[in-house]
Amino acid sequence: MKNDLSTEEKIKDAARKVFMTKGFSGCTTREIAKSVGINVALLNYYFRSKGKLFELILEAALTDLIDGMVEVFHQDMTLEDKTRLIIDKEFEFLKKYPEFPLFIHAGLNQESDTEMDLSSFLGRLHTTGIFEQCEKAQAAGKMRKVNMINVTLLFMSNCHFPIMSKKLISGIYQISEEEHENLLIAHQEIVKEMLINYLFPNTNQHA
Amino acid sequence: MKNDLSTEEKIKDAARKVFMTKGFSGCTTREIAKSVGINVALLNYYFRSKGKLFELILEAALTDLIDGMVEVFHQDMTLEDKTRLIIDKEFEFLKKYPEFPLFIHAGLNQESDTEMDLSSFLGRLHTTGIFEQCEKAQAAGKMRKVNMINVTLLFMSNCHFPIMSKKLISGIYQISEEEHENLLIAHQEIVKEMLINYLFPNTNQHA
DNA sequence: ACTTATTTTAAACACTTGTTTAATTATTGA
DNA sequence: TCAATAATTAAACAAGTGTTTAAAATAAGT
Repeated sequence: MKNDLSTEEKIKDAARKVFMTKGFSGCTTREIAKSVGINVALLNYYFRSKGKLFELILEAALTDLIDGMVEVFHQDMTLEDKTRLIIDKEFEFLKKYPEFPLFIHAGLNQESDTEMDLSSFLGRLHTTGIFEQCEKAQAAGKMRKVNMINVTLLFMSNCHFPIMSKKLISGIYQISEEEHENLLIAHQEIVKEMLINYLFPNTNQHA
Repeated sequence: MKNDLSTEEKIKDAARKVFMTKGFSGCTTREIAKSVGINVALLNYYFRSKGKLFELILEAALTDLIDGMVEVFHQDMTLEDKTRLIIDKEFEFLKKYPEFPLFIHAGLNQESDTEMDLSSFLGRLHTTGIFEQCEKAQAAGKMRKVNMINVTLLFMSNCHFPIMSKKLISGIYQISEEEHENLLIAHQEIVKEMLINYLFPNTNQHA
């Protein structure tokens, strides 16, 4: 257990890629091992089982998800600017890793046994002071009085779903890969304006 | 091949239930057969293979999805009323079948080989005249000029995602089943007001 | 009744699955 | 250098997979 992370990290990278695109039960340990160029046994030498490896990947993905929010929330900005920034960052990130949202949700639904603990994330969000900032804005009448969980839901719905619904949308409307990309670019602006208009109704004059 | 649909239909019902909760590769043909009380061979006697059965279920689910929209679009109502109605109907339906959205998206992503044809649905939507109604409203300045695909995305994002993200949201915010239900009830109204305010900005005085 | 067709089953097949065991190769530490 | 530890592999294991075959039970047709 020296710092020869090379192989261990390579396995995690490959596992992430395979798990994201195919899901837990949609792939095999041999498939992951092969894509690293190693034996199946070695995979179980580093991580104890397929399930344990999956949990690791899923947990890392969830951490990344929260990290992105925390980073923005922690900055010194108005809520409107934070809104814009977080939507832009989320779209940018998700365009790079389109399988991410579906992986997380399917992953959380898959493991009925292990019931991953997500409680730690709430604390991290609290430390950013975002909740207080919203409370203040709401008290001052600058922000619509909406439960913070609903706010979270609004953001995630409008950022994550457009990415994960690519096959459905482009299938129904018969549009090409390129057209879908343009669709997302337009949608990003729509979402920004809609959410800002809704959450901060006072300052709704858009030049 | 008489009209003794009993067994065939029972298999489809069971398959739908199992596929929805566990996904294609997350379940076995024996599991489905067992839940019907029949042999595995009989399942392949009616449907040729696991994959063929899955396609059937997925296609039926997609048809249901479009059917719901078509039914509302076809009615004689203002766009605002259609908006309200479709959101209410969608939330009502999805609360009954919470696995539905995740199943569809995961299902569409699973089968890279068969590439299900979704083109027929566009025609069905066109026959409702909803696109013309929107065009007219947009020309009259009553509706915001937004591409119809973006409109679709807005609706689906804000209806489907809140349901499919149950585990993630209630995990992060540490809320109970009951609290999550109340969250959804509140969210339904939020989504209605937000979308109407955004799409029909003129009539945004809410009593 | 009895022949034919349909529905259902038990058993087997060939293959894949996650995991383990024991042996081999590389790396380290003194 | 050489023993001890770590990394890696080939092979096997037992269980589970989708699918098929051939036989049995049931229903239908005449």
